[in-house]
Amino acid sequence: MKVTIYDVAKEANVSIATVSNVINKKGRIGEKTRKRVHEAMEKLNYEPNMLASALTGKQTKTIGLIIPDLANPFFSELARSIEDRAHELSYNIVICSTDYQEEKENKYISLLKQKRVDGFILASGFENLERVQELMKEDIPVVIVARDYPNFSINAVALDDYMGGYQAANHLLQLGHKNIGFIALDVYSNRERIRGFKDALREHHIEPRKDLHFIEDKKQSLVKAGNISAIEYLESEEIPTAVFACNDLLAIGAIQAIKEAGLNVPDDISIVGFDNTSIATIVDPPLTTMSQPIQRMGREVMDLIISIFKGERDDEVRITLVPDLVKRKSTKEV
Amino acid sequence: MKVTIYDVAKEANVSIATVSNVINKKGRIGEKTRKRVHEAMEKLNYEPNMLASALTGKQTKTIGLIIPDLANPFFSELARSIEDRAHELSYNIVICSTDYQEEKENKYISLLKQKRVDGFILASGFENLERVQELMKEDIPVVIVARDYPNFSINAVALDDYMGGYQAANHLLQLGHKNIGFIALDVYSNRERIRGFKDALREHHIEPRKDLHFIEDKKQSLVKAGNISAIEYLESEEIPTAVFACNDLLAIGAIQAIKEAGLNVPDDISIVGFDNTSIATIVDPPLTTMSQPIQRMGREVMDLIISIFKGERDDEVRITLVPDLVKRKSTKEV
DNA sequence: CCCTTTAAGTTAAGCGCTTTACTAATAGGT
DNA sequence: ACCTATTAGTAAAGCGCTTAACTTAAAGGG
Repeated sequence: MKVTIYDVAKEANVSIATVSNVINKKGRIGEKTRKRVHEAMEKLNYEPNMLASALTGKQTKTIGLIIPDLANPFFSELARSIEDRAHELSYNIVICSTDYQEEKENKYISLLKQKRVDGFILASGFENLERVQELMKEDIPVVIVARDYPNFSINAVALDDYMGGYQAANHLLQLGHKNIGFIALDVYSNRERIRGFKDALREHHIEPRKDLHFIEDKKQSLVKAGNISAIEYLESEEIPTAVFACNDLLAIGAIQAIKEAGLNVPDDISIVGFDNTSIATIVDPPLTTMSQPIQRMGREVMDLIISIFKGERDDEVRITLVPDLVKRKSTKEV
Repeated sequence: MKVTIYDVAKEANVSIATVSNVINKKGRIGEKTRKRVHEAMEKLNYEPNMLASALTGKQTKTIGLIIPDLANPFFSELARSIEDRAHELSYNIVICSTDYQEEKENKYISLLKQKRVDGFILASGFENLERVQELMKEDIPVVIVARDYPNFSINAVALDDYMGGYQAANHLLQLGHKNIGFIALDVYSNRERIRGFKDALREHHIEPRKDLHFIEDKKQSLVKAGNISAIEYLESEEIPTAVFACNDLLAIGAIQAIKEAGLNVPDDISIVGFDNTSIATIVDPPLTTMSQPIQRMGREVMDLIISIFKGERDDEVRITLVPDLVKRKSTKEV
């Protein structure tokens, strides 16, 4: 059978309370006793049962991370950076991919609640905030990452998506582009990016194209979606000279479509992406893209949730990071 | 306070045992009582505490997944496919990235043992099997995926790496290449692939190049590693006409180096990769690569570990899947 | 009509810890 | 020598559940 605290106590000739205290460095314990207990633990190869200890009110040292899709490089890189910080702080991460499906969001949240995770990091769509509000009402720490909910009081590490879109557009405008398309999903962050994008155009007295629209279908692969959207542009009356894609995967799909149509990126059409995942450097041409500080976000969001655990936060915190334009080879003056 | 089984019992006017039995569909319970209990749970918004239930000997419904690096597309895609199957079976996955560091492997395993995960899925290096044997000795279910340990009795869903290397080499040989380099990490799977690779060459009476070696440094990015290795070949006496890279990331690094040297893939040098991750279709040229059946592996490994939970396995099972050559545009006859 | 079954629950112990309140023993002060 | 502090440790309750053993009441059998 598994060795328990009782076995250790017996071996060391002390009470279980003393063993517990030694483990948790609490209470008053003599040097000799401490040593005896440690030896006993060593000898028996004792591993404390965290379930039992969590049952008495201590943390489970586990955090739920809910994201749309682990196979998407942006999220796997974000998850990795969160995991790294979590590891430093002795937490584990349980990762759940929702595919933007509310049903999965709900099921995962409920499952993780039953497992008494210490808190949630949400990076999923969650267009519907009901679930999130429920968590908050139950005093379960929640932090949002890579997504913001203005007008809603919640802890978040967000990216200034509006600014990102604005900058992307500006870059293109400075290169002299006037006929610019966009490719975006119908999710909050993308809508914000496009808002910034359009505002930038208008500041330059350019009316956004009329055929612009958001991609509704969230079940297809993003590369495919980008591909299809680009084809629409290629078949339109006036082919744009530049396209702003709201993430790198969409951008890549677009590049493929353009190449297949016998055109060249950036000579015929410039592309700017968003995220700056590792694949941005891998495609040909290397993608000019808005860089999200993924490492930084992972770290900040972990530190934020930890500070909530510690009760160091009385009011909500909203950390907004600013994306950066990374110029590579997919854009060019017109 | 959190609502417990006692609250439900009181509300429904039954004993906690009855509530427990209703939840677990055990014992004999009248239709009316069952309904009353359900209503009470509904009304109070009851969520069973899995910690408590696990403490009594039931499963935690949580599985530890240990991989080298979540940011590597092969592993994030594998993790995703495992997660999907796990979700169907109502399990959660806690993911740990080890970077091939034994220290992290050990720390993660120990942490997860304390959390009493139901079992481990290992996809990490684990050159040192000590830890794994310990787990097995303690009767904790362990399954290996994407890695095999011949001469060691363990449950595994493996890829026939030898065959993969053999096929990759054969493809190149059939295209007429004679001077072929390879790029590989010093990990078991890669060594096997190279063994197959070399055997294929020898069957064609071609002696492998003398400057072939494995990459030792596991801390740099794989793309970078592939890049460096390729440069070595480019600067060698006889530049190879083809290179076999043991994973897609290495292949991509090699392609970049070749392009930067002003040469063309596949005209000057053919490249074949390994894994067939989603990025293989994204690079330019699209990568010819050995395809690992990632979806299949994820599913098989989950089903395998579940069958172990159920005690359906008396002896160990080793499922070996065979990789497939996917021809794209990065190889060409010499 | 009495005894055995069967159905429908209940009681209470136990899972492995944490923690509060308590005890015992020694040291310190005068 | 007597009382108070202080130190080192213990006993026992409780966390929220499962489950084996038991109870009670109604039904069935002869």
